[in-house]
Amino acid sequence: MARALRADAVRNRDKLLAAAASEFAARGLDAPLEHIAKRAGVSIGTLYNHFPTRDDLLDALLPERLGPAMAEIAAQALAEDDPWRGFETYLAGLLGLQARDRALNDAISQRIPLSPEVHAVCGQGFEQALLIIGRARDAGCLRPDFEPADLLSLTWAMAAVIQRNPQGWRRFLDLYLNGVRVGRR
Amino acid sequence: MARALRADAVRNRDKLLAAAASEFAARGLDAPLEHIAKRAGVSIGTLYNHFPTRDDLLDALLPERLGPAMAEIAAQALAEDDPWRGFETYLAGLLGLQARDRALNDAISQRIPLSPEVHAVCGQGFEQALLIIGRARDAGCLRPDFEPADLLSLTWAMAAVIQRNPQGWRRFLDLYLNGVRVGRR
DNA sequence: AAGTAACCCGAGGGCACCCTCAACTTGTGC
DNA sequence: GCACAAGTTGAGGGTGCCCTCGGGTTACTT
Repeated sequence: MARALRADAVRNRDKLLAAAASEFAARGLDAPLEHIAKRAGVSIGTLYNHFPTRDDLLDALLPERLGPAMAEIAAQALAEDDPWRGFETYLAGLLGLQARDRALNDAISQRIPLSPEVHAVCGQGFEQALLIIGRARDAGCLRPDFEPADLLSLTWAMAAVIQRNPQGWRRFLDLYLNGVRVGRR
Repeated sequence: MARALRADAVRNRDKLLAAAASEFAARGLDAPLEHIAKRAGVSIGTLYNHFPTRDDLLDALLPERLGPAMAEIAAQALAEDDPWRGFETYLAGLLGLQARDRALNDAISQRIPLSPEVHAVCGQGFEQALLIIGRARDAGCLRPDFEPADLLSLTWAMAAVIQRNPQGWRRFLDLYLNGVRVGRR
């Protein structure tokens, strides 16, 4: 077990995490590390002391933001009685997450190579999506050929739309859902 | 009127344009100019001699590739008797263009700020799209609320899909078209 | 064949970002 | 309060890309 951090080190670590969160949210997961250090009021060397690689920083930030958020969305979707509404809810939630903050957008749409840790968290979210997709498909309200890969494409596509028109994804999702639904035009 | 170029200058200009075309096609419109000079077998200074800015290079390249291609696609689409098939044909053609080469993908989806020249060419293509959209809408086979802006979003979305899965756009387009169509499920 | 304008070259300065390390400062345990 | 480990610092070297400019080369003219 690692020795406890010194008091000032804890402070700096926290400041770095806070700065990184807002910088990533604003500029994306490839935001310059030097900006983060500056925003934290700390030298670049200190940043590298605490987080030797960019992935270390991401690992400290993303899982605890992504995991609960995705779980919550899946839970909401599964709480819907109607499988189709559940599916709708899931997508609106996921894409809403992407739209809310550029860091999540980059992570969910994998715009950037992710560390195993973050990848694992995304994988868990994906597992839950399988349930929701399966339920809607089995109920006959989602195209039987709808595959998880389609969901992946959708996150890529929406990541791009969101970047140029942060509100535009809702309209796009409406059209897409309409194409993916069975019956009840 | 500018004086005629010297023979070696013409040769170099041509080599530069050829190199730029393949480099842009492979790496996108923000490919390093130094790579282009190297590929052309010419010094970076010579590149800047002929094309003082990146836009000058793009202006010499894109309009003559983009203009005819987009016109051709629109013509094909309008040649279809069935307005819906025309609309389908148009989108398949446009997105196929994006998928064919990264330079066109970047230009059509405007991943990068474009010069007025290139922008004008894209605008012309857009005009033709209006006809095809209007025809399909008036015939009642395209959602009446489908707007040109939806087409723009689609090019953004597809640009992203194409970058990660060059074939994936066809599947995505199928789903999308299904959502945008009226009647005939 | 010589003179000249046109053209080519590439070293180099600027910038943004990456990352390291040796010298300094500060918290902590005795 | 002292000593030392723990932590901080920022200058600086590396890389990749941008763009310029002064000196060398080459095609055209006569």
